[in-house]
Amino acid sequence: MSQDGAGIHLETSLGYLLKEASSALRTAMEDVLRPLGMTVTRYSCLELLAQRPGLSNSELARGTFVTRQSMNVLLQALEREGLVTRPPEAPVGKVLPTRLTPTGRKALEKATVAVRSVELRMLAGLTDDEQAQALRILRSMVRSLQA
Amino acid sequence: MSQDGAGIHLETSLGYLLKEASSALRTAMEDVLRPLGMTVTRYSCLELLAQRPGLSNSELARGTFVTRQSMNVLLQALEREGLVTRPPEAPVGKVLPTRLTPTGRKALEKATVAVRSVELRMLAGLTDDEQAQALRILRSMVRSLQA
DNA sequence: TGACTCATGTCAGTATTCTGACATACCGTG
DNA sequence: CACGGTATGTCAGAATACTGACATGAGTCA
Repeated sequence: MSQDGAGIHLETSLGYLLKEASSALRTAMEDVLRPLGMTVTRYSCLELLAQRPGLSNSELARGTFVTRQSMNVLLQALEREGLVTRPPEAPVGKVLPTRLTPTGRKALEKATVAVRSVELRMLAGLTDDEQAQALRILRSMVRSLQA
Repeated sequence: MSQDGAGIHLETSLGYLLKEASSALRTAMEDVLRPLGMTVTRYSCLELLAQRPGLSNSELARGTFVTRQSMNVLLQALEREGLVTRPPEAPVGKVLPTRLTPTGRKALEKATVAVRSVELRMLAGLTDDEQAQALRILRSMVRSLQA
């Protein structure tokens, strides 16, 4: 079972568990978003846009942890479907500020409810203190990794 | 900055932070594995195989959080390159037990060193207590999500 | 035994994301 | 002002992962 030595202990590896938790969260989100005709990436983009209107393609990409090329094709699709709008010309530089349309806001609302239910389920067994701890610890990990 | 109401607070959302941490970890792993001609998925597969020899395609898929179809093409590649072996015929049922070859073990060793350095960096700012806490909390999240 | 359910390995096609590349616009320093 | 460095939007092609589908083998139950 626990043959020590060279490998990395999967059972006690924070990295492995991080991946597992992230994967479980993504799957759970997909499950609740699918009936709404929404995907995780699209939702992430819309939610980000709702909180910070006018974000550019590159900024959205960084906020959703994909490349700006991927975000670009996503935005083109969202634009075609009328969920977001971008001005035909950049007001300044090359940056195109993106905004939600009423349709996009509508779609996001339903998705947010679904996602919130998932997040609540995820946090069900945790006290407020533990949640705060988790926040602090995860932030520390991100900081260390990016350094 | 903090326009409350409909959305999910990104700054304080454990879900978002989980994704961010997982993404940062993956990027950091890719960075150290690339010089070795290794990818994260391949490493995960080999590491799993080192700890639990004889795992089947489907079991490896579950352990690395991909579909069994994806794992299958990965295994075929690893087999072609001589890093793993599978018997031509299933000893029992359809399950093909997979094993590392000496070449595979060799490749894994270097990768493990690299990955361990990343994991150590990630945990740099955390006490042992905090690491144990994180483990406990993440496990709770996974359990709640899968329920 | 036979029927049913479930899990597995695998093929094929699709979808998504990435890497590479290019032109362009800002911004600092000399 | 000129210029190198950096960031952006976008196109194209490659890599990767996924969904759908099928045949097969194991286990269960009547």
